[in-house]
Amino acid sequence: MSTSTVSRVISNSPRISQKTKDKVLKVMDELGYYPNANARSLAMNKTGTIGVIMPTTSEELFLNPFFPEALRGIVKSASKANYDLLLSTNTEKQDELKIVKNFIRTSKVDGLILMSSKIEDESISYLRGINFPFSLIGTPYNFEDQINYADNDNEMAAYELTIYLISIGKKRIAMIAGDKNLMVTKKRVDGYKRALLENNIKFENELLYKGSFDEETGYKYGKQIWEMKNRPDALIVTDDLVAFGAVKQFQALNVSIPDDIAVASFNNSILSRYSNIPLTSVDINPVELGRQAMNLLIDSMENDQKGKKIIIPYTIHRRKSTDG
Amino acid sequence: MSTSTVSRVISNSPRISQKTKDKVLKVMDELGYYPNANARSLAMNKTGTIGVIMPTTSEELFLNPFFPEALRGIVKSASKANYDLLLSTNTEKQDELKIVKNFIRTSKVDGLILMSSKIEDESISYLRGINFPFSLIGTPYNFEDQINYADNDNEMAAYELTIYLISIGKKRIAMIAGDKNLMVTKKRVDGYKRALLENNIKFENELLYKGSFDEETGYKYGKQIWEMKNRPDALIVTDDLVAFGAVKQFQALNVSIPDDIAVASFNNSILSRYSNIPLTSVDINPVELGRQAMNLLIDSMENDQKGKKIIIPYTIHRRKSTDG
DNA sequence: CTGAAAGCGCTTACAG
DNA sequence: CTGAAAGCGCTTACAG
Repeated sequence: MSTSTVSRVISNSPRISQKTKDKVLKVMDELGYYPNANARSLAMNKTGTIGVIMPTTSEELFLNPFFPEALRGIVKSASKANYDLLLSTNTEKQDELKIVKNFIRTSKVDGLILMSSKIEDESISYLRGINFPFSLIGTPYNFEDQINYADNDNEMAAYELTIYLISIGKKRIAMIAGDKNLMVTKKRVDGYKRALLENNIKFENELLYKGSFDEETGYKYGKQIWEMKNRPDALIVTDDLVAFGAVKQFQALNVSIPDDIAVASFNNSILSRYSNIPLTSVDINPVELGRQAMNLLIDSMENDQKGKKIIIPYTIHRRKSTDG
Repeated sequence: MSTSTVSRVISNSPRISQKTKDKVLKVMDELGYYPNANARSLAMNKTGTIGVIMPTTSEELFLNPFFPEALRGIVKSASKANYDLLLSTNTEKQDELKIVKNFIRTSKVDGLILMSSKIEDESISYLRGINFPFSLIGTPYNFEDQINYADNDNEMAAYELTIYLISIGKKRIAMIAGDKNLMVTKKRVDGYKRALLENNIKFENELLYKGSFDEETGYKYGKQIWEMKNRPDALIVTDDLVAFGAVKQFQALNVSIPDDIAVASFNNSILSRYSNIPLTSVDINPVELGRQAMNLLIDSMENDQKGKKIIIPYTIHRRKSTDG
């Protein structure tokens, strides 16, 4: 009963007799033996670990319920397929690419999952360049047909939301979008513009605000929006938390929602249901986004699958803030 | 320039000339060389990785904003000290102890952080038994003086909250606590009982409800509470989400809050501020809990520090639900 | 100050 | 079906 035999039993090699297997397994159990994962990884040149690349600052990271929710989906699928998860612990200083490179070059992970996609994303370029397995939550800027990704149809979601606001009589619709380098921002702005165009409403750049995903952003822009000479009568916001900031501002200014201004947003966080003015919001199903992105990654690692996309359906929940 | 020399440069051995160091570093940079982490871990018998043990079901995991927030604190401190984070990906079947054992026996982690403590916690017993570095978010059931942990004074928080409700004229205070096996539940119930005792209010077991941390729990018990022959006029809930469930039920039943029944809860989630009835809630500062628990773990790993506790202050935010 | 050698604990052709 | 041997890529006494 050599070390080779034990190793073969662990990997369940078909060339070992059942009798030996049973014997070895019994002894392993008695001794509480577990193979050393590092030695294993070194010999096999794989780790069974997946790196999860979270957005840069851990500060803003968990403010948005999207990330924990998506992480939940990732955990779900990883656990089923028996992969471990290594979390990126980005400090402000390090950029994402640095962490990606570090995880890969030190052989800590077999694959990576990126939780957001940027326009001209250098992490994606790098990963494509070295042909390292990864998948994306979000839509890639280019080479869509060569990348595995899970996303909503954000263009369509924003389009529908805009159409809906027009259908309830709104004429002048402002938008607070997120970081302009994010693909999700681009897609949603595209959809918003398309809806305006189709309804012969001219797109005005001064109605488009961009900022970070926090309450203050909404609060700040809410004021600016209300103080415009030519006031908007509706507002689309890229995240509930930001929308809350705006709503808070409007309430402080005694603006009536949705009569003076209707508000619709994204993420359908629990907040949007329970807020003093329940918010119309798009449920993007983040758990499912995470789960499918993980599945795609596994597909990429185990079957060299590439260029597969999964579109997760969204749901618009109409509530008080648009008189829904 | 042998492999030993390179290795010594990487570990910044003092016995290498500055000249050689510079030369090696330059070449490493040119070649984009990174040492293989698995080989390193194998040779050095340590990984630079910390295992984060999250509550059993990933389902309930992220419903409560406590966990992502605490994780944020953990990430913060780990990143500063240059540790990687390995996430436990518990499926329903596996119990926590199994994962703890697996992480340790396969040498995947140098230390563990437990995100909750149970009464008679078998993971804690195991870790103590084999003398493996770990720290706890929460208070241990026993051997307090031998375990590193970060927690709030939950007994005092519940005590204060109860005293506060009594001070606004409430006489019959019910409580919805969490899982009865959790230390946090025990502590809060203790504080609640102490406040009653001091005010000559008899503790009644039928006013104490226990359940899981979700909205349904609150909704269900809200009904039961309102249908009691001898109705409570106040309710303490162990989590905002559960409290919302109860509030929702009370609203459905046309019960006036806080006049008919006052509601106070824990976690001060963003929800509690923005709800249609803003909730009085205790901010337990989860980010800081995570950060300090991680610091304690590092202390334990690097300096063999043990039995150190850090108590994180809480803050009670008084809002509409108690007429605050 | 630096190199040759052994060792960390596995896996996997190779041989039988 | 099973064992002896080499190799995975590092680190670290040991020797010089």
